[in-house]
Amino acid sequence: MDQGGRPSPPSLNALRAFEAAARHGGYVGAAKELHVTPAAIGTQVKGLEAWLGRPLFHRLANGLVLTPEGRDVLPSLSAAFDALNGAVRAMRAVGRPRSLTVAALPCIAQLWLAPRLPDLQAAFDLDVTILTRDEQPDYARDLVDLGLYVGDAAPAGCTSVVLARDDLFPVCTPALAAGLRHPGDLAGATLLHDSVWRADWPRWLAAHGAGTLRPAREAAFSLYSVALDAALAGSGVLIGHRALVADALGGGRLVAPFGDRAVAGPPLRLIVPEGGEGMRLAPVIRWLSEGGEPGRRDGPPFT
Amino acid sequence: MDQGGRPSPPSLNALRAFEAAARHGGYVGAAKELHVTPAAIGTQVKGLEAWLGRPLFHRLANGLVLTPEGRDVLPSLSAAFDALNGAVRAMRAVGRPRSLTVAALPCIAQLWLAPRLPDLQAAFDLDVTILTRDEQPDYARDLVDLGLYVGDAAPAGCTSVVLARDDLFPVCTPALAAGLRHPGDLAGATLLHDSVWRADWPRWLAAHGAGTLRPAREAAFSLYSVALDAALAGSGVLIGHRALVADALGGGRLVAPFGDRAVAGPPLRLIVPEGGEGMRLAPVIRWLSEGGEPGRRDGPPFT
DNA sequence: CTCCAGGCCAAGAAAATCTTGGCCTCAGCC
DNA sequence: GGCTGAGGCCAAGATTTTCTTGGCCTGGAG
Repeated sequence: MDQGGRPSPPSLNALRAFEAAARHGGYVGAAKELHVTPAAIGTQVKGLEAWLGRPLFHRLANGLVLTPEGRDVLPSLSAAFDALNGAVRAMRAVGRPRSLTVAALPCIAQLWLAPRLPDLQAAFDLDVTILTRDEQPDYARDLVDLGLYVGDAAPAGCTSVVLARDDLFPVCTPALAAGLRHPGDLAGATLLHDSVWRADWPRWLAAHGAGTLRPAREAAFSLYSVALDAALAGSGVLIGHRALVADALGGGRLVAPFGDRAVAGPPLRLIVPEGGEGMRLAPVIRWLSEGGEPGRRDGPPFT
Repeated sequence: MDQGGRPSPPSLNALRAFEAAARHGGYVGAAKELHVTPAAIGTQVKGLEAWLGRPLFHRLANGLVLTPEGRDVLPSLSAAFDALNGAVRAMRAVGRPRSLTVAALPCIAQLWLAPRLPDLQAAFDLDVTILTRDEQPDYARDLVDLGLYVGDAAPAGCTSVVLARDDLFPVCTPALAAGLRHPGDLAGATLLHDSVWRADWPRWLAAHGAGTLRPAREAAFSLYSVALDAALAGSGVLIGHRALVADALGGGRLVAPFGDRAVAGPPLRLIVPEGGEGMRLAPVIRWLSEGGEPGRRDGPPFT
């Protein structure tokens, strides 16, 4: 007969933390998703378990496993948070009808998207937000409209459009190129590459009969655009991604010393979350997939 | 090209505050629902509007009206929170499979439910939580399994079972009853009533030809059970609710001086939220609707 | 055998949230 | 016309929730 003792519901944040932890199978993944530390997730989950009166996870040495109770509860909880996410997404679309958020690899953002940005904004009157992230976002949960990544397939729950092949081939200044006739000549050169793409050079060399070549020097850059700057400055030979060095090649500032001897890499893809606002964004997607040329509008982009 | 500037989603609490405010058409109602002050709701809504970049409510002098944006957004948001609520409810059921939470008018809790509670708990091995509240809870949102209120109908979204008629008729100690032959004799008595049911006496008097009667004295009690105690002590004549004075009548401690001259009031109803755990609770509901006699089990109450 | 990933905990810091109390505006009503 | 009450707004400060830090513990992999 407790007068005021209402059974207060658990905090929404605790529910969200548990849901994320269960989905990721651990606190670390959940923490990353929610942009907090694993300990914070742990605290929240513990609080929820206290509210419930029984554990939701079995704590094993190497991670977490849902208890039967947790397994029973998870689906409806996940569905609810998906619905909530959808509502928030719709809300943002209502609030900023002319905004577009694109997630992309830093180098793609800088070297492929940035040059096209003015035309894109002009063509559609958009406020574009660019998120540069090394990993693809979770399109179902993050407030991201489109992704721009290289890969052989779209992540689950997304469709994709191939925007450009992304062949690999060496590029350098014309001056350096003069001394490069055969792949073997690279042994005397400085090879430039992006540190997250350290496999690029070995792949190309192996494909062109120089798998055992040990270059005179190497230089790794954590940002591809810095590596590109180095190549432009004549510091060495960069393993070029076609989509990213096209500009420099077109202007003649860089050349491909070995011509069309390329190896194919995963293409540059425009990632489109399914079930999202595909409708609203269709003209933008078309524009991008047609190469980003301005002034190609069939009608008003938004209705 | 903002590196870390992710478009952080709005806080879950802000979303909930807005949803409640929109549903109630004002901060006051929402504040009551969420057990905070209206100012807190206002702050949250303002924060959400700031995140959105546009207002969700038109502020009128006498209240709030949703803007078109707000109206667009509300349905999906409400649906999401309904889903979340359902998940929480399911969670609690998983965590405490033998618990039952009943909301009831204080007087009903005390005078009708409390006497039956031991048998109920014994019959079903339940942990019963009783919430005494003057107003019916929001069954869709509060963590309440059943309600016990008088009324002519179940609230929206609920079904109900009539547990007992709730006729009104005067009751008093046998000693006092000796002086009461006709309704008119009440003019010389002290009339007892519950302050939230101040209409009871006038209704009965009007129905029995004493509409203009002005009693010698009146006494109002904020708790019906206290009024009942007063009647038991011989302080006056209580306007009795059949469901609540049955015990005292049965024991002979009170009598009905005018016999079966009663007026019908809204019956006592057991409120059962739809779509909830009707299944799980079916045996309990049957037991209660059969008058709360113990030992009438067809099978295990929970599966 | 050592290292590492991943979880746990406690203490303190930071942030979100709530309350208070005063102000303003309007509608309804003397 | 002036009063009154409902309902919203705001700022300041208190409170509660949530997060981080840093150290500890465990079991599996190299």
